[in-house]
Amino acid sequence: MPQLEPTGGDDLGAPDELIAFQDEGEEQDKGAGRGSAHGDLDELKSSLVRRGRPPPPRESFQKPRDSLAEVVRRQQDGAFFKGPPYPGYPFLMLPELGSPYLANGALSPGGARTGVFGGQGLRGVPAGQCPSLPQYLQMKWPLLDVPAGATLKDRSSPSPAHLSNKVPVVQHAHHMHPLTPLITYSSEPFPPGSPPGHLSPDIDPKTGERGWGDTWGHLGVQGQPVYSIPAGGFRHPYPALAMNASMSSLMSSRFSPHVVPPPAHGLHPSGIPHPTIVSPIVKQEPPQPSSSPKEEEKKPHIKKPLNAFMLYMKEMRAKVVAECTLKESAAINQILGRRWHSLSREEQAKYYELARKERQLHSQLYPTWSARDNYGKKKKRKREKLAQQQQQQQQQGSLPARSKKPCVVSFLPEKPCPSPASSHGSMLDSPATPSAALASPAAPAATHSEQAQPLSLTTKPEARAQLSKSSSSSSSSSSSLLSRPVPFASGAPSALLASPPGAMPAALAALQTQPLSLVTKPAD
DNA sequence: CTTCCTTTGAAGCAC
DNA sequence: GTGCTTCAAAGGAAG
Repeated sequence: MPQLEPTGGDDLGAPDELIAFQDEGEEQDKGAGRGSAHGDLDELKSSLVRRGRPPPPRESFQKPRDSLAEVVRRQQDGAFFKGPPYPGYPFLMLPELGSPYLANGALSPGGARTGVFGGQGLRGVPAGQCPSLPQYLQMKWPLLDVPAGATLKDRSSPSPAHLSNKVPVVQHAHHMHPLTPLITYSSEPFPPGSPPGHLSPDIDPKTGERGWGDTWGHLGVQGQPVYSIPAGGFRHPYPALAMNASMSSLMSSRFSPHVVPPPAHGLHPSGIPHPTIVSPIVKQEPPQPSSSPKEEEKKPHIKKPLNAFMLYMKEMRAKVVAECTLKESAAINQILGRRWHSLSREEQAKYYELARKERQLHSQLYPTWSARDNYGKKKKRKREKLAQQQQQQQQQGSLPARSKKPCVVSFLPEKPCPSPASSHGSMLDSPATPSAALASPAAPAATHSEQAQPLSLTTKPEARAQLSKSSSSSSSSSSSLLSRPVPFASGAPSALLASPPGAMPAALAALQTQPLSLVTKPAD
């Protein structure tokens, strides 16, 4: 497998990820991943219908969050906010961007939506807060803004569409990557070693050297994006989201005082706010009713930095959601997974780079943190129990039945993937070389195999793990057997049909018992 | 209320 | 080194 990634050494992605990269010569539609998802969505929606869950009415997206919208509107009208309280303050700190790492619920403008650790936050957001379709446009605007009525808390919304129609949106500096608005971390609580807010952000209180400023400097203050999020700002994991100075003129008059904690102390000379700038403001917030001494003593849950795909999902999810009424994350993720594979190498590289920076910054902020720390934070699944059941059933000569939900059978698309994947004729026609075919994204390949094989079966992770064992997959991830961009694998499903086993067509039911046969490779 | 689903990738752990 | 597991986001569904 040729290593297509030339940026030596940087963990831009796992080597096997490169398999998915588009062949250089295969021009991807720039709309890859951004194009219409109608093909996928139609399939998924129809599958959902078959599952007996009609998609929510479109009107749900149009329901405004009245109070918030009103606040924002009034702010924009100057009722609440007359100009930048801190001239030149170039950052947008979205308080409710809820840090997965620190998840400081106190920042939430809405109060106690999430409590101290607001992490999983969106669950409380009613469907009506979903922006309407026009709000999700091309994400070429890294500028974040306070949208009228929509998305102060819509952390997932990827698009500058968040930018209110009322608010002029200025495209970021031309050569700034759309995925690279500056972002900073909150410091509440800030890890040891981080300079307190009263200190110069440039000086590390411990070493006397440039502290975070140096960090930011080397990360990107000097022309290189410091810390990036996808354009338009999917909710950033860190509580404070800063935008670089190029946005300041736009942001300055649009910030809500609730949204933008005024820097009690100066800005970093670079224009990047020290994370602790947020802290005093945060401390001035009304005490969270949920914050008990116990919770305060709790060690903050520092979440894992998002990987490239997660970043991509956060950026694109809202767009997919907006393109149809489909909101079920599982289905959306399937679409996004397929889109991900259909992205060009360059487009994926954006996210790998973004993820790399995220990890880098995360490691700098939390040098002692380890992913291990979060092990067990989520409820441990009863995999052992399931595995035992599977083994028992396997011994009985059949695949394990889903313990809880019906099997998810993925129909391969009757039509190619929308947008980027739909322009993959070259793959089907004549891949220049086998390696070129291997280098192609999975979606085209999947489409290829889809045409040859009408059905694929998506099994539960446990089952996939079993498949992985028996198939000697080169992937390091057990979950990737069927979904990895192995060009000849069945690829990501385009439609999801989860039927009760009893309602499943006999052919599908039969397929369930033949999992490996569904992941096939063409004869060499 | 909790867990699952579903995706990919990173990291940790066991062997 | 390999392979498996867990977690990261998301929100509806199911238990």
